[in-house]
Amino acid sequence: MRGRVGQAGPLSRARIISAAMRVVERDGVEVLTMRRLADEIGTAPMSLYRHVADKREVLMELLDVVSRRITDRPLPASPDPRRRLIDTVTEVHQVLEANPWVVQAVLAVEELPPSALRLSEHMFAAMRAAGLDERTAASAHTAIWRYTWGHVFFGHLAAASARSYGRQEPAGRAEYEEMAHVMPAMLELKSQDNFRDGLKAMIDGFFAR
Amino acid sequence: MRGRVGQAGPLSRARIISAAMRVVERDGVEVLTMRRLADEIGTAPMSLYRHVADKREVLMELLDVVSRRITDRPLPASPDPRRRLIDTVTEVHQVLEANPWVVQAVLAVEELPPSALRLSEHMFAAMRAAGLDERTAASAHTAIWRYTWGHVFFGHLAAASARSYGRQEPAGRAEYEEMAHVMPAMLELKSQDNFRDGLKAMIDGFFAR
DNA sequence: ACCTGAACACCGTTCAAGT
DNA sequence: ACCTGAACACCGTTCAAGT
Repeated sequence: MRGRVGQAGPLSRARIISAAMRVVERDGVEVLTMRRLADEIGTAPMSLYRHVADKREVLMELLDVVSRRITDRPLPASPDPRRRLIDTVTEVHQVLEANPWVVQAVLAVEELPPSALRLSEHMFAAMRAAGLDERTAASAHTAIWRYTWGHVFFGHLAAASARSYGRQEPAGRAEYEEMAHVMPAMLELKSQDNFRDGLKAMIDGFFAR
Repeated sequence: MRGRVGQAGPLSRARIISAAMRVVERDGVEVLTMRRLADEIGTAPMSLYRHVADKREVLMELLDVVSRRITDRPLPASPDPRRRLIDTVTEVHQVLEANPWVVQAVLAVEELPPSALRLSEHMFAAMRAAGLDERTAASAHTAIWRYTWGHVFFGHLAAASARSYGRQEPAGRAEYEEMAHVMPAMLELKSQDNFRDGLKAMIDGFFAR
């Protein structure tokens, strides 16, 4: 009864998860503490523990919500299986990139949410339809998944080389003439384009086996 | 004087960094706290702050040590530039994989250590020698970097799909017949091989432009 | 100059109590 | 049954003091 005015009635797992999502999207995952989450709902920190086992469970549930944003709607269905694969991965990338906090969450949870299995399933179906053998499909699946997470993980860091280079004294820069040469091209790179470039290059490579 | 018996004399930045590396390699990066680090050296937590600005600086220094393990020795020098590129990236991957805690460290620091620039420089030199134009080189460089970090980041998680699949009820598994099909091949995947497969596929793709 | 204890503003979670 | 306050064992870091 000392919850926030206008909030839905009794405390529930669903209310906790949606409050957690609100906090994470508004303030970032590092601000999501059990105490802060209780504040957001207008309850005591320990009240949460009747509905969730611990903080890890909250994070896992958040990851599942994100994953379901893809899997609860129809997955890409282009008739060309290679295209279907690329479209699926691109959609995953877009959702992850829109929610960069998933990186910290996955690192903390050390697991993917159950609904992510459906994405793998869809990717494998496309690869099989495209004629990849199991060994190549398994390898491509893992490589693609890692590539995609690497993209999100490395998100802010992508400009790190450029910034780091920029911080060098002019004298120090002489050491990096190759970088000086490509720097204009690097600064023009768009994350989305770069993702598609690397993904296509990798898939081309696997399909050319 | 109440430092550990046999430890080198006065507190110094170098002693702090090497103690930090000891803690991280022995117990993991999540155990590295300023208090624990002071314990390791046999000093008071606040004594550290005369030699380092904050914890971030300690982590950055640790990343630089790891990076220098590659850059302080001669970099791969195969006459074939494509090979030189692959060898360099493979060496980076091996060092990162041997020090998986760098993932958390990079995430906390949000920057690469200065010596990492030399790796980019070497990669760009190889790509230029191989005849890639600047736009493709910039794109390939970023994609490769992200792919490599993705591999390390996704390290433990790689088996996540398999474990997650394994946890499904037999009834639930019916939903994932594609996964059932490739599961044997997935379980045989070696991380090192998978890294090279994806890397080669990606580089093939970029070089075929 | 160099080091440090006490203190502040935080964490996640246990446990015993409240209604 | 459901909720919660106090407490425990932690954090990084500031600040004022010690030698």
